Amino acid sequence: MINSIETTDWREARRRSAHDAIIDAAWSLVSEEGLAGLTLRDLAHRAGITAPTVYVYFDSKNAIYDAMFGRAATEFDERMAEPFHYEDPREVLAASVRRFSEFCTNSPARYQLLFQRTIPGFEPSPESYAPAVRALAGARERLALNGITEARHVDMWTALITGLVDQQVSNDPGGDRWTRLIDESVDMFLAHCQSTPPSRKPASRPTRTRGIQT
Amino acid sequence: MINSIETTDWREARRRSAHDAIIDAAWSLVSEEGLAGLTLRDLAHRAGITAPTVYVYFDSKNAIYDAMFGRAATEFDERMAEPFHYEDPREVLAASVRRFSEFCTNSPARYQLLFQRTIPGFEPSPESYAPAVRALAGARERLALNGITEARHVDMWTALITGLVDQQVSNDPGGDRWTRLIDESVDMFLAHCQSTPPSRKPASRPTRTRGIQT
DNA sequence: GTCTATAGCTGGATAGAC
DNA sequence: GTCTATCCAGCTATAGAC
Repeated sequence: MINSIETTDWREARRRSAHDAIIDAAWSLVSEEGLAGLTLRDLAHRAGITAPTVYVYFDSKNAIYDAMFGRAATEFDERMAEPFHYEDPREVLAASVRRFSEFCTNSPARYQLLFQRTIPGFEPSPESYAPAVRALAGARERLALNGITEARHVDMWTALITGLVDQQVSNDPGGDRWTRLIDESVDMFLAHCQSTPPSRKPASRPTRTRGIQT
Repeated sequence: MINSIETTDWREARRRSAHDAIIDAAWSLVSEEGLAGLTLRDLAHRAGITAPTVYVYFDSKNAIYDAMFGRAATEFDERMAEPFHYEDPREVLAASVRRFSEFCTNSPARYQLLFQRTIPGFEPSPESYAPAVRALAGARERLALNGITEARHVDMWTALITGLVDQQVSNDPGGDRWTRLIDESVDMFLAHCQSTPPSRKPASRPTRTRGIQT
């Protein structure tokens, strides 16, 4: 069995590329038809294969959603981890929100899958979710650099930012009706937190969350 | 044709009650199975009839969603229009948010239908939507009583409040992780608006919105 | 690995007897 | 108005030839 390892790698690479090509086709399709409009027939057709062949690479439709989620979460992590070219922590924080908002508005379907969980029976696997956790850690870091560490302030931040982005994506896609309020909202939030004396209250109990927290 | 008017009214009343009974069953069902889990067969079974009979009262499944939306919007309007027993406009505003949050957390399915628009082909008719418009006017009034009239501040308010409620409903149903932040958030918002000099910028252009604005 | 063919199911909606 | 029976479309998923 000469070159067994290389052969295995080769096959693995081919398999991966076919795998990726199907996910490419899936994203291409949902960006046109919406997340709920994904069917295996259409997906296979766009990928240049037939529906049963999809099952060679994925066990189920949810496995496809999971792979889509994984790619989106990786994109999210990578985008948010790119350096911010500011010195001022406040500028960095505001820029991160603008970047987050841009990421979401760029692809409503991706936003829907990552942050809204509207697919009935689907929950992402821990592996697919992992990159999102890393991205969340970055957000907490940027808050901490602005002196925000209390759990209740982090929760307020989450609500404020997701509220802005959700209104933007849902009610003015392609516009800037809410994104242009980002800087003012960040100022409001920081002014409030800095004027509030740190409490000694116990930290917020952890609760199960749906979607990626920001 | 003696008593023709009474007879017509009688039939109309019977028809309406059957109509309402089906919507009762529909809400009962979606509160258990989720909004997407509504099927005509299940609905008919719960209402004690068969699926074809549903079509005597509704033209299509979306017509059922529309009637459900209409009832929910009326409930929303009536609840928010109840008097607030406070003098201070700030207290009234905060109470309205608590009431709004309570209304949403009381029935996640209702929240989903009214404010999230997750049903693929469904958009509410103007008639069903009308009560929601009235409720929105009340919200604007309560903001105006606090000196908030600028369009950008109203948009910030919308984002802030829907963000809090959405996080609560989505990530801590039954708890108070975000609702307990309402008063602090209202304070933050009012302090910000009152410290901001009124601008002379043109009002935000109207854009098509999805879901009910608050 | 890829195909054709099809199973098996569930959904909305309709026809027509009563 | 209500039923039984059925249509028709769409979906995921599998069987088996090549």
